Amino acid sequence: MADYDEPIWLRPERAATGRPAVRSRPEITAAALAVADRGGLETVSMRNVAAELGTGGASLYRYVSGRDDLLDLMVDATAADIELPPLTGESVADLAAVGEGMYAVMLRHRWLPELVLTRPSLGPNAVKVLDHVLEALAGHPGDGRVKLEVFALLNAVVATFALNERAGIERPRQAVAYLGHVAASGEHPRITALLDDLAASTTTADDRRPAALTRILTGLLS
Amino acid sequence: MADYDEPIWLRPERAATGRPAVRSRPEITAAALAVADRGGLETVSMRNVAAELGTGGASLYRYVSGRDDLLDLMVDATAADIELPPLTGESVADLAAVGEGMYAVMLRHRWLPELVLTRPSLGPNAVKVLDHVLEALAGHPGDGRVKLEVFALLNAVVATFALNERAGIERPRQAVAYLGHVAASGEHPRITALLDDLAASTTTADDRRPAALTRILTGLLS
DNA sequence: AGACTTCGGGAACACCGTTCGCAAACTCCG
DNA sequence: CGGAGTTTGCGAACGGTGTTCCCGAAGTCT
Repeated sequence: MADYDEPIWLRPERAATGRPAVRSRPEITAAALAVADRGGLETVSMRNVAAELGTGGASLYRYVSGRDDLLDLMVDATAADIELPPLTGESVADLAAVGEGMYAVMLRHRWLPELVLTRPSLGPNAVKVLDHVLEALAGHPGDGRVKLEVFALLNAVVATFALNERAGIERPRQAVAYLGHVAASGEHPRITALLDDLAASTTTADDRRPAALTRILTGLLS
Repeated sequence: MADYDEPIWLRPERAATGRPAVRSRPEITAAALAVADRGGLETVSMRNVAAELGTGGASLYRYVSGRDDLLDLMVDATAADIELPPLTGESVADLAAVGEGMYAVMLRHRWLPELVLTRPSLGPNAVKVLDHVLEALAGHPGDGRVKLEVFALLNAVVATFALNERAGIERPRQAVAYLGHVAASGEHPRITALLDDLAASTTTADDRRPAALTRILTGLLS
């Protein structure tokens, strides 16, 4: 009889009457974060999170209507850690700063980019970030749809950077091995040249991100 | 004893000796595509795909080393359908055209954006697209890393558009219900204004995508 | 024709999300 | 103070998942 089509943020956390709950929603969120940080997203199972709390697996369903709710809680919890520096009046710089704040959080939680990319959700903490972004865009012409679009793309682009940084570490031999094979075959000379170019470059891709983000935002707001 | 760290594209499809295989890798890929198109990504299980082929579930492991391989095959199969129009010499326009081709394919396979975003992989068909993109970028200064970055971001941005179009249909009440609550609470006046603005706008977001894509690419290449 | 190798797939294992049902624990009211 | 009412904790179970094992069948090669 619960309100299943309402987001978790609108469902009351505890009942006023009856046996009081031992744990709280933030406690469960923290346990899920701990499991994810330790073993990755795929280890965030109901039973694992419950074990982290020292409870039985079925108890979680008293706090959360399913695994999806748990993931929403996790994402929004990380949004609280995004640093929102004071605005300077320069929209692009201010948005880029938010993006860097998101990136920093995503580095701390390597499972986060995947979640941000595939299940856009807005909880109370994410709303605060959105509000900040809207303030940065206050002087910008364009209706609400444009601004919402800027917010969504900022999220997605930053998550893509974070994900690729991770992929560069974890999926190295797979992609590079095949690209190397393609290059060696000579059928795609442009890709052969690309790999040569990559081998020759020395600097890391990390310091390219801020500039690229600024350019994307500049274009998007132009 | 198989070469597990090699990508599937480098593993031989069939053995030269022994009992010949009844099915082929493309046949299995087609079956997986059919299942995904019909029921979504989460219905692409080994047993479901096998059932689509009329075989036993364990047989698939003769063609594919696991579910991940299957997903890689699916993504690369769709890359073959991306239209690659002849180049005009205008980098931004040419890249935007590729992006629109990707978008068209993603509309045909609603499970594709999620896969593209979360597991970047390069198969033979994706390599052709990459080659085309490199050709479009031939006149552009910048080393290989920049061009690879452009390719990755083009993929991600287009997938984000495709995903959001889908989210706008499927996850409507959830997000809007909560945003409406936030707006009504009056604690975030900027979000209240945003929702008013959204309610007032009439045109669909669909015709905004090409222009936004062009602007992003322009900024990225500047 | 026999040795060899691969293929097909039933059975089983460990895990998953989720539901059910019930004892325990608490609040509220008479 | 005691019962009625309500919610919590959670063991057990259901159906589904990816994956591995194993073995008979079906080919190829010598």
